[in-house]
Amino acid sequence: MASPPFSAFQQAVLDWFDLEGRHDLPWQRPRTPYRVWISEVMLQQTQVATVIGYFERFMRHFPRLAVLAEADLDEVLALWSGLGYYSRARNLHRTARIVTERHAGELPADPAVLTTLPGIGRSTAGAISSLGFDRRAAILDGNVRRVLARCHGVEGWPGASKVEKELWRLSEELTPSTRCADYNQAMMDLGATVCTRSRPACADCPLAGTCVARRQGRQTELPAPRRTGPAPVRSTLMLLMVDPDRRVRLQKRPPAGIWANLWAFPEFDGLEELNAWFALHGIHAHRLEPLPPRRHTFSHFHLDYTPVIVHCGVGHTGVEEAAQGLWHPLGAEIGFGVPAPVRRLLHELERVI
DNA sequence: AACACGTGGAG
DNA sequence: TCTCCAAGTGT
Repeated sequence: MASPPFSAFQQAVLDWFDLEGRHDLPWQRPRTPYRVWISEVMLQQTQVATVIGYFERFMRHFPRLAVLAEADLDEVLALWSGLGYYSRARNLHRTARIVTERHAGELPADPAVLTTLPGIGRSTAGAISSLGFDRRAAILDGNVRRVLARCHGVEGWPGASKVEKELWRLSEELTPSTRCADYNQAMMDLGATVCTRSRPACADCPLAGTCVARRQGRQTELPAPRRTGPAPVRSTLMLLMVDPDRRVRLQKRPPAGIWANLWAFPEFDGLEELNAWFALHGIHAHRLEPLPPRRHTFSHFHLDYTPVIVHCGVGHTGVEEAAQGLWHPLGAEIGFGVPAPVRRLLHELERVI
């Protein structure tokens, strides 16, 4: 058997992978296109350790694409709660239905076709095509970006289109046609376990000999971080309305914007707005209990929120008309999507009320 | 091009 | 406490 024509770079990466790569991640056994797709989407901007539990739970509920396509969006969002970037869940659901209707229930193998599907961009398409279908396709996730930027001394912030273009060019050029799945997995493993953001383990790196950043002692300077000012702060009041039956008021958030399609507490800018809302709906609120304010940090701003517990009577029909809402019994299973702070507050309420 | 879009961990 | 950012995509 002739040895495939790997470059020294590719050979070093593959040899390292055979010994030190990760071969036992949940989505690698078995490694099917469906499981690769779900895992890749979950892993967007999310670390492996966080994803594992979500992935296994998701697979128990939706073992096949057809099952996911038939599910309600609320079920999908319930299993996504806490993972963040909830448009990923909505797009997963949409894509499952599109694949069912237009692709005979099978994910396409061609990256160009994959990228037409909601939630699948260039890198995820490359991952599905290579890992799921064993095709030659390049990827450029945060790991590959870091390894390539350091190894080849690519200057500049990778968010800049010129830098990104150069990194994609490198990735395409270096991706082998044989053992492409192993190579891509190797590059991600290398970035995740050796060529880490801080304190990279260059002593264990198969590419240390040719790494430009290492030669220049600039491992932690590449890739260049993007400069940002302090994140803006928004503040809000979260109304934790509890009725005599220990049920809590939740309302469905609009289909666009932060926490889209999730269920959350009614929010108000301040006490004035809160009282005006009570008056509007004829709610007699008593025992107003503000809790200490907390901060929830998003990718692009901080949210300082003050939970306010309000005990109220039953039968606020005016509230029902105001927005799509429900009364959630404390302690009951949550069969829909909720933002992380809402989940935390629900558990907190359970103990306090 | 620039920004919206979550969350948790690291330093 | 605060910033950065991790298997990015959509607009």
